[in-house]
Amino acid sequence: MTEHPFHKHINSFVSLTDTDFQTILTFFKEQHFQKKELLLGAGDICNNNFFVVKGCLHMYFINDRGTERTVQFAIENWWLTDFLAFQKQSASEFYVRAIEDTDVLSIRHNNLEALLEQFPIMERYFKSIYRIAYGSSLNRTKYLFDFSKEEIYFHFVDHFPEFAQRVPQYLIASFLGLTPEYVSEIRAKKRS
Amino acid sequence: MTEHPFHKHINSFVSLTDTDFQTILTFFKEQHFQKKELLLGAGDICNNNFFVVKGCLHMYFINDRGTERTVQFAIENWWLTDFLAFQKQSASEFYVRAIEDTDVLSIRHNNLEALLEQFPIMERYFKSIYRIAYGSSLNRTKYLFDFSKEEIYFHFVDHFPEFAQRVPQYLIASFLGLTPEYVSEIRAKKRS
DNA sequence: CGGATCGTTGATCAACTTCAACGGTCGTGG
DNA sequence: CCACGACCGTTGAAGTTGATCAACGATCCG
Repeated sequence: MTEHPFHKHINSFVSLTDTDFQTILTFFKEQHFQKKELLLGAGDICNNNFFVVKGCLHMYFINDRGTERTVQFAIENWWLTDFLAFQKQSASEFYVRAIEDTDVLSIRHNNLEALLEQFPIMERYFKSIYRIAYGSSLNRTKYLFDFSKEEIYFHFVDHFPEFAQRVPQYLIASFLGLTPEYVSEIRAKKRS
Repeated sequence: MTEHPFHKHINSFVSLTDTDFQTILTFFKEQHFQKKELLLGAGDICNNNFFVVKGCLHMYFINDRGTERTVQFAIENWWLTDFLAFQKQSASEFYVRAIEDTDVLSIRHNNLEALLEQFPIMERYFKSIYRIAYGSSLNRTKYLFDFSKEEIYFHFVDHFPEFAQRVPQYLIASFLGLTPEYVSEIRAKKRS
C-alpha cells in the first residue's frame, strides 16, 4: 500500500505512525474542485485551510480598477488560505480558486484546534509549514523589490519552470505584478 | 514584581508558569546593541534568532547598485532573523542591524531545539509567531503590488505612525521600495 | 566650528502601464 | 463535425510614474 501524499509530507517534518495518520485524516474533508471553481470568496468568513493533494490553486484579490492580483499559488503539498482571517475566524481578504482540477484536504478551524489538542506533535509540523512560508514570502519580497519587472519575470520562469508550464501567462503576470502586455513585449524582445 | 515583557508576550499565546519561564530564559542570551551596530551579516552562518525586548532592528540586503533594501523592521515583541537560513544553519541572505539602542534576547539554533524538546508547548507559541508573520507578509505583498508608490507611502505612515516617528525617512523609503527623493516629492505635493 | 547625516529640489529619462485592435486556439452546442 | 464564441496572447502608439543624478540646505553632534 502506497503512503498517502499528506502522510509523506508530514513525515518529512515529524514522525507519525500510520494509525495516527489515519485518525488525523478523519479531521479533514476530502474535496474535489473543478478548474475555475471557487474555494473561498473575499468577504466570506475564512473557515477552512486547504492542503493541495493534486492540482493547483491560487489566492488573489481584486483591486479598485477591477484587475486581479495573485498573492500566492499552491501546488501539491502546499497549504493555502488567508491565514490571518482563518486564525481570527474573520472575513477573508482574498479569493481562493482552482486553476486546474484539484484535490484538496480541507480542515475547519475548530477541527484544526481539536486536532492540535489531540496530536500536539502537529504543532511542530505547522510551525515548520508557517516558517517556510514566511521565509519564502520574505525572499519573494526581496525579488519584487530589487529586480526590474523584466528580471522578475525571467527569474521566475527560470526558477519555477514547472509553473510556467502549468499556469497561463496572464496569471503569472498577475502574480509577479506586471501586465500581460508587458510580458508579451519582453518575451518578444528576448526571442530576437 | 513586574512580569518580563517576553513572558507577557508568550502568555498572550500560551500559558506558562513563572518557574517555567525562568527556566526558558536560561536558553537565551540577553544582549544590548548600540544604534547602527550589526547583529548579523549577509553571508554569515545564521546562528541566532532575535527577540526585541526594547528598541528597533531592521533586516536588509544590498543590491547590485549598492543600495540598501529593508525587508523587515522589528520593534518590541517581534522576532527577527533570516528564518530560512536559521533553519538550515546556512549563510544569511540578509543583514540585521540596530536602528536604535536595542535590548534583545538571542537564542542559538541548538538551544532553540533543546528548548522545544524540553517545552513542547513552545512549538505552539512559535507556530503562532510564524503564522502571524506570514500573514502580515502576504498582506504587505498585497499593498506593494496594488498601490502606487504614493499610496504605499501614505498607507504606511497612516497605519504605522509610531514608525514614522521612530525611523528615519530614508529607511522607510528603503522598506517601501521607493527612493528618498521621491518621498520628499510626494510629501511636498501633499503639503500644498 | 566643521563634518557627517539626512532631507529637499529640479531636470532628465527610462521603464512600464494603458488602451485599442487583432489573431490564434480550444471547447462546446447545434 | 463544423462554427461560433470565449479565452488568451500579441502588437503598437501614447502617456505616466517614478528613478537617477547633481547640487544645495538644514540639523545634529563631537
